[in-house]
Amino acid sequence: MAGLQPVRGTRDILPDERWRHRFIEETALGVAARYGYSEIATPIFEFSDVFKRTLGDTSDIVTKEMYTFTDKGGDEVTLRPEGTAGVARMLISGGLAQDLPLKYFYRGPMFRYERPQKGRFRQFHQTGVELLGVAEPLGDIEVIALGAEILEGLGILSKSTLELNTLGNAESRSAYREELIKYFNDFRAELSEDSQDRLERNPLRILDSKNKRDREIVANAPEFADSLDTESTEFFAAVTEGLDALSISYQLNSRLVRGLDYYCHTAFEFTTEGLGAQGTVLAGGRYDGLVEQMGGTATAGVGWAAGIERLAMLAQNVPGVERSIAIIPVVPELQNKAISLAHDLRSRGFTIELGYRGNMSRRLKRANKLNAKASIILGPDELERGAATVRNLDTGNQEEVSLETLADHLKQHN
RNA sequence: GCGGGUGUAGCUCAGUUGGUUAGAGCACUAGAUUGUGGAUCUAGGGGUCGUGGGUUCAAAUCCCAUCACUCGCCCCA
Repeated sequence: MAGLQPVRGTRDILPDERWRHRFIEETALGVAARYGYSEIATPIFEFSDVFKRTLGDTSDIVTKEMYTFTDKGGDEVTLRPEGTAGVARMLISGGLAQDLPLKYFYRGPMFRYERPQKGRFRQFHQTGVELLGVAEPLGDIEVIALGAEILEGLGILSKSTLELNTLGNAESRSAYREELIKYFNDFRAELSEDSQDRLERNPLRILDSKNKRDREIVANAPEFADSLDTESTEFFAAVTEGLDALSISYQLNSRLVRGLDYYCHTAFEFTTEGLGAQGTVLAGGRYDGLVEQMGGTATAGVGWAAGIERLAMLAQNVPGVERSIAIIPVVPELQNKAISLAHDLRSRGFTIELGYRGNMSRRLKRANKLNAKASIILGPDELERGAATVRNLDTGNQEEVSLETLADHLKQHN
């Protein structure tokens, strides 16, 4: 392990894993496309202000997890720790607000300076969707349904729980905040150090503390529902009714909160047991205040992000890679015959492997290791008859096939 | 950033109270098989025992530090 090693928290993604990732991305993209979402890509780094302004000065992501540096031109830039901020920035800088509503899908690497752990890396990959310009509960419902359908496609939905909560509108939230501060102040000394800190910065976050004593105190804390005004209550009711109509089951969790100010109304997380401490697999919510906070005109937004590495650890039904057909020249003189046959078959859509060296035995051995489904044995004898031997590597059966009908034969038999 | 566990071959691991040239299985390479793979047999390559320092006549083994991985806290996807 000495010498060269990847930077802590980063990893090489080898073919098997990349294949899984790709399946996940393609599944997500496919479902999103059917909902009318289009793929976009924003830069992997932005001016640091983009994240500082959107994520807030109080969040851990901004205060201690960002990869920030000054570039050669003296600009302070940051490797993106999440996807939504960049999309909001794009909406503003690209003048896209005229075309609302907009439906975007994205995927790509994110960076956070955290302590690596199971399902947690410093460079990791997310896929996500953002629905911009839809203030109606229908947007929340659509986005959740979209997420659920992707998880279903990956065979994960049945192993996960949709947790759902509302953070209400701004008025309700600040009213609740007051209630919480009032309540927790009486227990200030008993709260964990972290939660005492949270009481100043972000009292909502105390609600999802894992500290035992905190939890006891939280158990009797005021309920958000009691602070919600009529608008907020009705909005949430519409969301849950929509989910009911779609038979998407969920669990109300009044302790599910979001740290950031611009979040409002619906907050949701699909969680699972299979990932240790990192149980959240797809999470999001409504962020109507975000674009305005960044300096654009007020724009409703709702979306989610999912961790690809986490999905990859859980995905059940990843298909196998396509199996190839190996072309094996029996004698060196037939090398060129082999490469032109390979070229021809590849152009017809077949996946062809050419052993690069060795006698027939070696090449068959290699074909077997590559999990090829068949081999085409090109020998002088058959070639005189304008044919080649096709050997099925699963059954060991082989037959002579004329070169003219070779492609058809392969199509039929594989 | 804080706590616990673990680092011996590409992988999974063994290595007895410190004691000669550090082992196995799998994998890899070659041969048995100059037109037939998966099985078997034979041979071979591959290790500064994570790294650095210390104790000792002698360290994979004991001590310290450090790095990495891992499980929690935290944070979240």
